[in-house]
Amino acid sequence: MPQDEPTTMVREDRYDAQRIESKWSERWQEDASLYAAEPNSTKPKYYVLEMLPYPSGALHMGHVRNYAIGDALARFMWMNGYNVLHPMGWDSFGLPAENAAISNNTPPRQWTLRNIENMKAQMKRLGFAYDWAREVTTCLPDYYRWNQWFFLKLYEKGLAYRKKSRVNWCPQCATVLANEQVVNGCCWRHEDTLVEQRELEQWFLRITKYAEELLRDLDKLDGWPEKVRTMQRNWIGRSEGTLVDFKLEGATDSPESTITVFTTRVDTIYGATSIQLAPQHPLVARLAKNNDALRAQVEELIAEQRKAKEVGDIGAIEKHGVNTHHFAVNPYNGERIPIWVANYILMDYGTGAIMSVPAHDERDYEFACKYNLKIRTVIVPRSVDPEETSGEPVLPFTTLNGKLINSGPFTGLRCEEAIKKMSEYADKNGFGNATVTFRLKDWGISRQRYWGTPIPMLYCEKDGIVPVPEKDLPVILPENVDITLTGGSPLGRVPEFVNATCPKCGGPARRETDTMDTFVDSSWYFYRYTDAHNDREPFDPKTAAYWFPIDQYIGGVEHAILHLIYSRFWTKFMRDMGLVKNDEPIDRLFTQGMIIKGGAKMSKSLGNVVSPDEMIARYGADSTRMYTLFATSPDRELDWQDEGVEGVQRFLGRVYRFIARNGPAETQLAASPSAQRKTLPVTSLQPEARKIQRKLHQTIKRVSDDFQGRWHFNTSIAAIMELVNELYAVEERVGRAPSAAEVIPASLWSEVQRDLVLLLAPFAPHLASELWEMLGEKGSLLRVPWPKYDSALAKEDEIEIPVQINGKLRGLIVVPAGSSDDTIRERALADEKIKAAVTGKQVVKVIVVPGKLVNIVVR
RNA sequence: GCCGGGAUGGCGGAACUGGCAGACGCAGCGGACUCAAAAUCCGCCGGGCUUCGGCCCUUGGGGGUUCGACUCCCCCUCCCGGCACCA
Repeated sequence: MPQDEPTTMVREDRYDAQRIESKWSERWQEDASLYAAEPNSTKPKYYVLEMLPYPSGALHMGHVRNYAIGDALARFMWMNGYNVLHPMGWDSFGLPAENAAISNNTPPRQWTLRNIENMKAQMKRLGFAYDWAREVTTCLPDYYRWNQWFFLKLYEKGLAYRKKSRVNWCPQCATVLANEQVVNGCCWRHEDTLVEQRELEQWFLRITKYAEELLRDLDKLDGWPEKVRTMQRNWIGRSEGTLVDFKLEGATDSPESTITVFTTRVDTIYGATSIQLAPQHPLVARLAKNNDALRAQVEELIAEQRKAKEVGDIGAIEKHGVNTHHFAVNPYNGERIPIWVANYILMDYGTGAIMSVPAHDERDYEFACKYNLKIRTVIVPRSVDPEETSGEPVLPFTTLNGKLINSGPFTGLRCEEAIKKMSEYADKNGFGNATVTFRLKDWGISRQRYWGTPIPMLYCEKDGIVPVPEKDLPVILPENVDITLTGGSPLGRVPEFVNATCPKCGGPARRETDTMDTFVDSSWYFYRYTDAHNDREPFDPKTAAYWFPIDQYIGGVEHAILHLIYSRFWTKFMRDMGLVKNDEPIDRLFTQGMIIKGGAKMSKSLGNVVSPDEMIARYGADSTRMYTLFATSPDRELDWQDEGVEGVQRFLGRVYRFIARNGPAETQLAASPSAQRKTLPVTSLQPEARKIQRKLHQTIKRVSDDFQGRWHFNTSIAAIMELVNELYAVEERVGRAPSAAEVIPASLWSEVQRDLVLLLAPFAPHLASELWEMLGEKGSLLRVPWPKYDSALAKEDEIEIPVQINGKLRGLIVVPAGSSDDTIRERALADEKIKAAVTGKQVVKVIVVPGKLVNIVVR
């Protein structure tokens, strides 16, 4: 019908992303084996992983960026013949589900599973190539039972223990909060409510047992960003020093009358003029027992510290202290020095007590000046004659390059030497020893929350703490639990859950009602992907040994410490129990940059949130994900611009139209597939054809190099755009495919179109698949080998060489590629423009940079 | 305060090992097609001067090394991220 013709034409000419993407989306759902990792493969393995999301309800652009990077890499590796493992899962326990339960009256499980369905559909709509058969959902019993199993193993090994400790408490929620749920000293759900400290009995994992190894092995992780390694080093906070016991003057000789201080500079101890205790130090309470005034003052110091923590700037508060009017004895020289309590001493670092050496520590100096405490110099630069010192403190306050003065038998020693000798002396005389302290603390995993893994422990009146026997796992998290913000753990109000039988004596026992921190779930989930349906063990050690370590892990830098340090700890523990062979879980780590818009992080309150669904509806999934890779390199912050997505869509349209009008007909004309792959020799090609061939091979090289090197996909995509621009230009000059056959051989047309589609496949998989089909090909693009470049074909025949005079560009000469330096020099000097510019001047020197540039130095 | 990262046209960004600064894209301007618009295709596009040959300036600021510096060295300013009274 005549009236049908125009519509048909329009459809063929238009890049209809929605049509193409829904078509391929459907086809990919039908074939589950498409992205499946092979169990017994002779190919080299490659495990690429993106951090699993929390199922909050919908993907945000940061997710899209994260997954677009991983997906491009996974597809590239598939095309390069690797056995790729590329799974996805859900970090699905956690507080938001409980919040939703309270505000919408929806059970956490239902809310979470619904969110997962929605987000999974979004991922499929975006075309990410995940092996869904290995999906891990941490809130389901088939996963969390292994959390419980691991907990029992940790308990057996003494790595899980229970102790009383100070924890964050939100009075509004009436529950404990994790450190990460405290924002500026306030509850994350009640931004005006200050978090309190409470003493509670909690379960801890002994991560500090591995502190030394966690620190040391960071040196091996050279595939990790230096930034992340530094952050972990600081977090672990190893510090070498000395413990020294000071005796309380006039007290009986008992442990209670001993004040142990930690110092990294025992060499300065002859300069100690006071002892400073943290306000929470146990001795303080005893000294203040019959002293109401002192007790009140100490309370004030504690309040000051708390306030500083709330402000988040502990260094900014003024130093403030109280004299206890008690004295301690310096074991090195018998000197009695006053004991103070000060707000700048932290109870949770070192021993909560220090010796104050004002002459050699900036903080002690500030404090001593304020309260008129004695200042005694005991370290001077090595060049100083002790007789000539003024006794004034030497700046900077502490210097390891100095030597000791006024230090009894140690006078004259160099600082490093003194530290060693004085530590040995303390050890020998029983009042101290060299030691190492860490900032890293054991990991408190108890949460007074419902939506988490139940801790598999029982409390029996007769037998005390009793672990749930392995055969009774999983301890199932009950449903239909009344979730409220008052009255402690919601599980405590479920009698069927709480009341149990002691497996030892058969008597009544009470179940632990706290649940595990969700970081437990994410500490080992990536092992589960290797064997996701195993119901006898968390995973098969042999299978894990094949896939591990993860070759490439990709995620946000916000996990640099918590998740990544817990995961490293978990792997070391599993190695020690014989479950895995690797010391570290992750070989290479990549942290992508944040997405911002209009100079600020996307947030609801700023109203600058860009929704992936909206972008997909407007521009398609291919354009949306490709834009996240094109806008900037993946490690940098990305400033979102909708117009940029439109630009990518425009480009994909150009590719579509080029192949639509040159491709299908041409493929029919061309010879067999194998003949198409045969690269034409340079000599048989006309210049226009040679131009295309050269540009093609240069592009393949640039894209391949970016994948194998620095991951600057923005330049890879720019290179593909250049290729397409070149194709358009050539087409403009010589015409379309069939009619241009005399200039551009059919096989070259075919080669360039095939390779163009393959280059696009990791970035825009839907369109690439459609074009592949339009070229008459069948089967998944992932099974097609990545195009190879030929450096001989990529080479330029002629090169332009800029000619400078005194470093300023003054001309351009064109020479055959590979010309000798002498030829280039002659040609440069013979150039008319250059001759004119040089006339009347003396040529001092001619520098020829081979193949690059000529610089003529004149006077 | 300490440790990272960064600053390049109107905008996002290229320039990988010291060698033509501004690739690629966006926005803008002009042209073609159209009755018109959209879409598409082609061209121009850092600033200033110009006798239209060119010339000068320009990669946050100042100095240096070099035949030559966005790139290396020293000093300074601002922005982002992390840590922060760690004894």
